[in-house]
Amino acid sequence: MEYTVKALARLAGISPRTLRYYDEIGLLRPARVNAAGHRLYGREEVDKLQQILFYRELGLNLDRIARIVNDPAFDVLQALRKHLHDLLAKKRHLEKIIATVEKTIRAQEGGLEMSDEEKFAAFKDKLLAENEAKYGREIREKYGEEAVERSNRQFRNMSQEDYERFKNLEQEVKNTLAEAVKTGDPAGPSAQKAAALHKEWLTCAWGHYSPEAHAGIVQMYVDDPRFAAYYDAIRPGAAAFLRDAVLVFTGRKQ
Amino acid sequence: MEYTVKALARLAGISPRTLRYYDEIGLLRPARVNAAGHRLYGREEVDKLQQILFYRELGLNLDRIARIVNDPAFDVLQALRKHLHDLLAKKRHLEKIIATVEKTIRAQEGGLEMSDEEKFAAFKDKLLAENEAKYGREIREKYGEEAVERSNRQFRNMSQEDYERFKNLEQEVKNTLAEAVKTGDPAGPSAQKAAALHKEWLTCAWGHYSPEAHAGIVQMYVDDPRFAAYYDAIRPGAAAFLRDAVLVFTGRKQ
DNA sequence: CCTTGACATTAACGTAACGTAAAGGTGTAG
DNA sequence: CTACACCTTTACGTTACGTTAATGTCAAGG
Repeated sequence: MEYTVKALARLAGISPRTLRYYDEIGLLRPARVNAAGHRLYGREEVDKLQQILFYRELGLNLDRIARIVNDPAFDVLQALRKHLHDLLAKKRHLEKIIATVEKTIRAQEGGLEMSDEEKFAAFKDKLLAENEAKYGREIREKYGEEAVERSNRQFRNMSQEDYERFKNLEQEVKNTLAEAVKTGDPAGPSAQKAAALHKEWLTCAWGHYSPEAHAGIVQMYVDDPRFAAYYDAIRPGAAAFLRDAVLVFTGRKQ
Repeated sequence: MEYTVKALARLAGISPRTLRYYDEIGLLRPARVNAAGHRLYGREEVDKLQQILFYRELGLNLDRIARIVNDPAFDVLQALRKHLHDLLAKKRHLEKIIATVEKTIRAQEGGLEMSDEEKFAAFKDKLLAENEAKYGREIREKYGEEAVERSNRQFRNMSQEDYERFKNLEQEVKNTLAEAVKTGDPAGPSAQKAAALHKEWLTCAWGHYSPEAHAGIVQMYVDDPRFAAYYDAIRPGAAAFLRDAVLVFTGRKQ
């Protein structure tokens, strides 16, 4: 009733290497080692291995399994509940990306060769989603629930021409802003032109416009490191400069 | 409009290390490197990174992503379809183990402290499932569809006393078989006692008995390396010996 | 007695996609 | 002139083993 590594491995449907590894990390030590240095496993070890493989099958990592099978005081139930929670999160995530992949496939099959722009939009969408995960509550509180939703819908439904216009506007904003920052005056004519172009761009992106939202979003450009990086790459301080220009443009500052 | 690693990383919501890694593996090279050896990225690289992150989000590995974004002739559609197939398989697997975890949790919550025996049963179940994956068609062809199902049900529904009896019988079979093998005679009295005990054990496990199935299963003990390992651990050649003994027992051999 | 073959052992690198120091160069603002 | 904030490369750690490589042990057969 003693098993060598190979025998136990075959019995359990795993590899001898796995058993040596489990010995190495202290997860399952052999009952004894004979004179030749060979590992020998007995009844107890077989049972323990069965437990180990059971939990392994459930997707728990070896660290947690070790605590479960070696420490009788360990709260298995809690560990399982946490594990279940992780698994459900994983499942939701999987379902999301499955939907996206299906959408992507349909788009390509539809002959309309998902354009880079659409990929870009999808990515932006994802960025917004990420952003929401981080700043979600703030943003939704500040700009309102459906503002965010509308923005996403608008973005996705944008036509090719709209998108071209949108991209050109973006470039114009950048160029004008780059010049304006040099003047150092947020109330000056080039700064105000940049603010006006930004309003156009915003309207194009959101499908509507309000001075409050405009003032709000440029503040976010300063607060959110990602947007800050984007604008500050044009020229250091550009994000803050644009905010000041827009505050003047919307009449919130002298 | 040029980004350093940090700026681009912030823009994309990833780490500078990731960008250096992508450079290292040739996935995304910077537009140029300045005199100080600093990486600088331009418009093109930003766009490409967006594509990369889009596909990364879908769960594709960097290898495939590299082929998608660098080789315009690459069949993206096919890659996505294969990916979708993998994802669906993953999802099914996830759902299975979620169900098992939930069952395990309920069992523990029910106060009935899922006994080692139940774990053992669950594991056996899993073993049978694995076995079926490998030898499924053969087994089902040989022993019939519902025989397999009934076996599983029977196994799971076994009471604690049944289980004790089952385990004792298992031990008796082993002991008797160990003695019998020494005699070398499959038709001898101890070999026939082993065969009879094995019949008891089998009846207990399956909830029914037939000589054909009995003869069939001992043949499987010889053919399937896992069962072979289990019986041969008692004594080398025990699997084949048991088969011969059962063939005599069931009247299939002299 | 020696070989063969089938087992066993340890050591050590490889995997994917980065995180995380460590050690050092560069550039600019005070 | 010195902080400080960047940048660089090198290299080890992560998970759960797979895969050689080099070597040791044991029973059977010539």
